[in-house]
Amino acid sequence: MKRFTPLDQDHIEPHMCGLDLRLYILSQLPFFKSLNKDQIFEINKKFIDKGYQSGDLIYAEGDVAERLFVLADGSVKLILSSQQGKEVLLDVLTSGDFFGGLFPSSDDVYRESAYAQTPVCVISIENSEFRKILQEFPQVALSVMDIINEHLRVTREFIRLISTATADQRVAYTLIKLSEKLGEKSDVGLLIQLPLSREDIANMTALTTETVSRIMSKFQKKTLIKTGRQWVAITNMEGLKEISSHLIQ
Amino acid sequence: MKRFTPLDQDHIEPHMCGLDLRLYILSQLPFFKSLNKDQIFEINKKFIDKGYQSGDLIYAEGDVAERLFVLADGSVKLILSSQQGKEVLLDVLTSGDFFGGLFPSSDDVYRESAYAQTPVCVISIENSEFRKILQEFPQVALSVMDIINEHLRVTREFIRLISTATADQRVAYTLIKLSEKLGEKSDVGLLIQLPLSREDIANMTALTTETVSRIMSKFQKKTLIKTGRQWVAITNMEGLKEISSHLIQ
DNA sequence: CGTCGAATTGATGACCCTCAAAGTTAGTGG
DNA sequence: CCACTAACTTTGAGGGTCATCAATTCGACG
Repeated sequence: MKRFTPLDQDHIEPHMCGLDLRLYILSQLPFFKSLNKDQIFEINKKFIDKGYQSGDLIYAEGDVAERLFVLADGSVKLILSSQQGKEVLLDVLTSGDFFGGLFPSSDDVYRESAYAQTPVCVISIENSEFRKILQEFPQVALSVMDIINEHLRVTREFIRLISTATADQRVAYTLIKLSEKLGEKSDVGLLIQLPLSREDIANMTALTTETVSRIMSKFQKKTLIKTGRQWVAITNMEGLKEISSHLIQ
Repeated sequence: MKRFTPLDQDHIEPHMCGLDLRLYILSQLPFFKSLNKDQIFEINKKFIDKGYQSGDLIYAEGDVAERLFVLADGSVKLILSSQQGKEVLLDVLTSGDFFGGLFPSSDDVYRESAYAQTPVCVISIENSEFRKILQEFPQVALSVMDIINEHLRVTREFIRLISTATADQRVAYTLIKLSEKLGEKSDVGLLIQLPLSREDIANMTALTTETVSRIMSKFQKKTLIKTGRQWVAITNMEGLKEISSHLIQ
């Protein structure tokens, strides 16, 4: 049986990563909601935009963290790498998420690497310029603080997961969380709109590709999910939640 | 051979948890550094102080998060509990650390539980009052944001640890990090100034008490550490770093 | 159709958990 | 002051879960 990937694979055209998209994204950002049109317009001048192809490195762990990025379109993954090739996938970002440098000191470095997971458009601003904005508009600073605080909460929840859960639970939980962020109804079920390999899931759950493959085959046999090369769709959310059980707060 | 605990076990006297300590702590807080004496004095009026005995619950995960706490004296542990009694020890706090509620909405809940690990004095302020301060003083908001961001970094580093490291490496790394925060030179070595059980360390490393016990016995045989009931001292830091190796950035 | 990376499947075994029991220490009350 | 108790710690035996290594199979794309 031949099955095509059900993912949308629209490619970003160069013209999509430009002034119009920049202004639109900036005006939609939750932490700029308190600003008016003119203020956004002024801030926009400080941003530059840039496109990346799938797989491209946007910045590397250890580089001097000069810029703060905002994802305008596509998806980006944040990765910590250890020696011997082991990688930890910290987060998958979508449109509107910010990442990169947001440090008090200008000689600080990025703490993780960022890769384009699809073709993307990112806009970015100098770290010091962004901090000036935060100082000028306390409402913005508070919003950014709240977002980082929420990241901290999610990250701690993730520690609870890999500290206490079995492999089945980790995979089920991770698929549920991904579907909440990236899920789209489709004819194969609730499709996670992102090219996602077994290895990616393994790096998100502190498991190996082989183990993830075995678990997902099992889930598919139970008709909890439908899956193929680089894609997953959830067909029985209740069943998955039953497996991850208590871990959903 | 009888060996007494080498830990300082000064108890907080009730008089130590009062106005003087409150003003002193507030003026020393890194995120209030930008404020002058009068401003600190005004802010101080919004805070109340309270003492807790060792083991006391300060707040519980799920309670409505009405207050933000600042630890004035002693140490506090932050815990996530799962079903079947498994616990995750997220962090050990010391004087000057803040914890508890710092949320945009007033009906939010605490995301973890906080326990006094020693006799402690904490000062606290209403969540909404603290947010007013943040809005009034952007420098303070930026400092708080930076601190939370740093917490996020440390927490992600911790994920790298439990995702990729062996049991020996996890224990070695954890002891090193604890000694950086709580280490005091003593006649038994670099003593971690905190009552710390095998179970605590197990909950910090996603291991079991038995495994931690075995590892620490091994470390003691190698004269990397000296340890007893509820205390640990490092006698060979280089040896420990060698074990945790690459995990130290 | 051929190729390459992704995914699957199997066999083996290491590492750490579980369960159990004994040993140790600090604190308590007689 | 000492016996007693409860909690903490240690140690052992056995087993389970997941990692490792290796070999195919599958699927997308040129």
